[in-house]
Amino acid sequence: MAEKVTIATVARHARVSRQTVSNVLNAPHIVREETRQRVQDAISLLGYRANQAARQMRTGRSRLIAARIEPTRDGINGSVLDRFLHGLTETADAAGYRVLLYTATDDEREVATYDDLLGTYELDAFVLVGTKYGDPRTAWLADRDVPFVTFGRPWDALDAHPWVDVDGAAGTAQATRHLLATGHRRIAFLGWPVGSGVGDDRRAGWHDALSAAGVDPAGLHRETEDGVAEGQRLMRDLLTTVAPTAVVCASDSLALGALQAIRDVEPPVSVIGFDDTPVAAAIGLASVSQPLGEAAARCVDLLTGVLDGNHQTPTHVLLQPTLALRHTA
Amino acid sequence: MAEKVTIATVARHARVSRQTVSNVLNAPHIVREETRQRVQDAISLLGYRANQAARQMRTGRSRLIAARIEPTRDGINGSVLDRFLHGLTETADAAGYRVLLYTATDDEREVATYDDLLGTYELDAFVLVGTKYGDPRTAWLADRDVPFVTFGRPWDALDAHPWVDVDGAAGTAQATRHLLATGHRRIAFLGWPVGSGVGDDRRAGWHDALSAAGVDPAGLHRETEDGVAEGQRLMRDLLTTVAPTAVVCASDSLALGALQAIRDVEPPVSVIGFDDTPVAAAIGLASVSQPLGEAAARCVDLLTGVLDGNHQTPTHVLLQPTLALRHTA
DNA sequence: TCCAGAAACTTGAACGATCCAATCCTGCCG
DNA sequence: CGGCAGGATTGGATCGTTCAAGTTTCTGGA
Repeated sequence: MAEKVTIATVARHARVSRQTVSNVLNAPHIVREETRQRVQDAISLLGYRANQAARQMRTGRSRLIAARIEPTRDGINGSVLDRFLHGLTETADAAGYRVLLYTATDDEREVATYDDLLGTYELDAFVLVGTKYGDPRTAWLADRDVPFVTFGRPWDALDAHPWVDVDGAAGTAQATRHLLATGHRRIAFLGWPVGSGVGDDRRAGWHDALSAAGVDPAGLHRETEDGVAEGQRLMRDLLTTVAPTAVVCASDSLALGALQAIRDVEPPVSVIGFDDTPVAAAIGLASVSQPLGEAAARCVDLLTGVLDGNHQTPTHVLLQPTLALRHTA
Repeated sequence: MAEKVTIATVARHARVSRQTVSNVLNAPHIVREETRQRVQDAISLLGYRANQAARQMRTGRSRLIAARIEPTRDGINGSVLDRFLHGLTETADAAGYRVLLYTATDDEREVATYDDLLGTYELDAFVLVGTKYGDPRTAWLADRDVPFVTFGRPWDALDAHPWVDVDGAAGTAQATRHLLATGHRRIAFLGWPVGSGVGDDRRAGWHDALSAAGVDPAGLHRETEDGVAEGQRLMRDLLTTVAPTAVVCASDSLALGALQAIRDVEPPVSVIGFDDTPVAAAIGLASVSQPLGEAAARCVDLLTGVLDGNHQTPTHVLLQPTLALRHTA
């Protein structure tokens, strides 16, 4: 077992001082090219890797980003987080950061966890997924000047902090326009109760697209909590009242329920979901697809911008979703 | 902004030395109760938290466990990883460890990532999900005496390293027995090609349960790569050849395909999937459910056992799945 | 009362990196 | 050819903790 390779080992090997090795790593421009090369050679020869703990102790920065992993809420939409996390890990890696997971059962405990993570691990930043109106977590973090980004707009105060989001309204509008283009007129919407920012946004896209095409959206929408059973129930209701020929849904769960409700209806009713979950892909459900990898990448961009002191970087990013067309549309 | 609270601050406040504070934290039994209490009071009063970087530099242990997050392979089964990770984070947390994510596109890069993670972050252990025959990753880790646990048996050498797994054969056997008990005799099996440990195991459970009941399993099974379309194709084939009245599947993806194939068949064919993914719950598909939270917890148990030097702890854990009965069964 | 031995506590050093201030070159100009 | 500016390089101090070794305090038996 070879003994541990430290900066001193490299320095000795390249016949320079520790500081010069450190400079090669952290400020290459102040080292003469020839020396730099010699040090680099020694580094790769010895397989040297800077010890993160030692570096952190001196600089106070851990190069660690925290992300919460949730207890698979609804279930069907769980994979959204999954894919987002994967993108986050990948991009963070490229930027020299690592992703640390944490959980918390409620907001209060979550804030206590922040305190712990910051105190013991000196985390550099947080990524929050899905914030609510007047979220205590963002307030806490902002109070303490802890860098953080949310995936999801703070609907009450758009300039409160950096965020990345996907334009849900644009997604449902695109879905609606597609249905209009294929000849549908009575296009319904299955969504969430008024008051959730995300839900209202998605409904607005459908509403405006219909209006723009000269169709009156009145009476063509239903609201409920998310879930397959709920979607099925509301779709049955729609069928017996307004008899739509197509429906746009705020989630794949609702869309799945809708699909079950229309199973034997002739002529077939078109259905478009939201999130393009694996389930949608598996059963051929058309769905609005969020660019999750891209969203994760932009989160990391914003964070590194803040961490490296580039305050001129834009602090809000709104991404456009795409429509994954499958046979249900 | 109050200045940083270190072990020295606490020591001064409790009128003891740094080392005594350290002992209160790491070896409470060698400190007099009265002193211990005084130090504890100072700690909570000042809100002191041991700096992980400094501790790590001295001890060489990071209290960090690495887990890989995969790029949502098939998709439908992706949420398994999701739930496992959540459990892992929760249990690790309770044991004083944190979970760090990493990705890698192929095995070679993954091993390089190990090297990096170990070198710069001094990770304490790895959790691998799903290993293959002669996996290069486990060999690499074992060579270097890096503690690790796999979720999934090493089918070629059961004693090679600590592992946690779910008894897939028991799961399919249970599913098969349930179908037998409800009067089915021609119970088919949709599985994966011979040669994958997991797939062979799940098929064996079905095979043995049928044989034990005096039913000849010959000709009643089909093999293919995982996927909804494949499941549908093979189920159609089964229907036209052996006309089973029920089918047990090696995954929910296959089961979903089977469901589509039997949509209009009368009398209805019973279907049972595997993994109890959110999709199964959503559409009412009966499925064998893996205790993922429990599995994650046992992984952490095994790791902490190794890390804390308790070599007498069992190094293999085989958990029993349960059958989630829904209307397709 | 005294002393040995154990228990409780204290002190200095070290982990491996970066920061700071001081020193050493090197080339260039007068 | 000496001096000087400027950048390249060096050694020492430091971050917060734990280890190893030393010192003081306590306990109980003669």
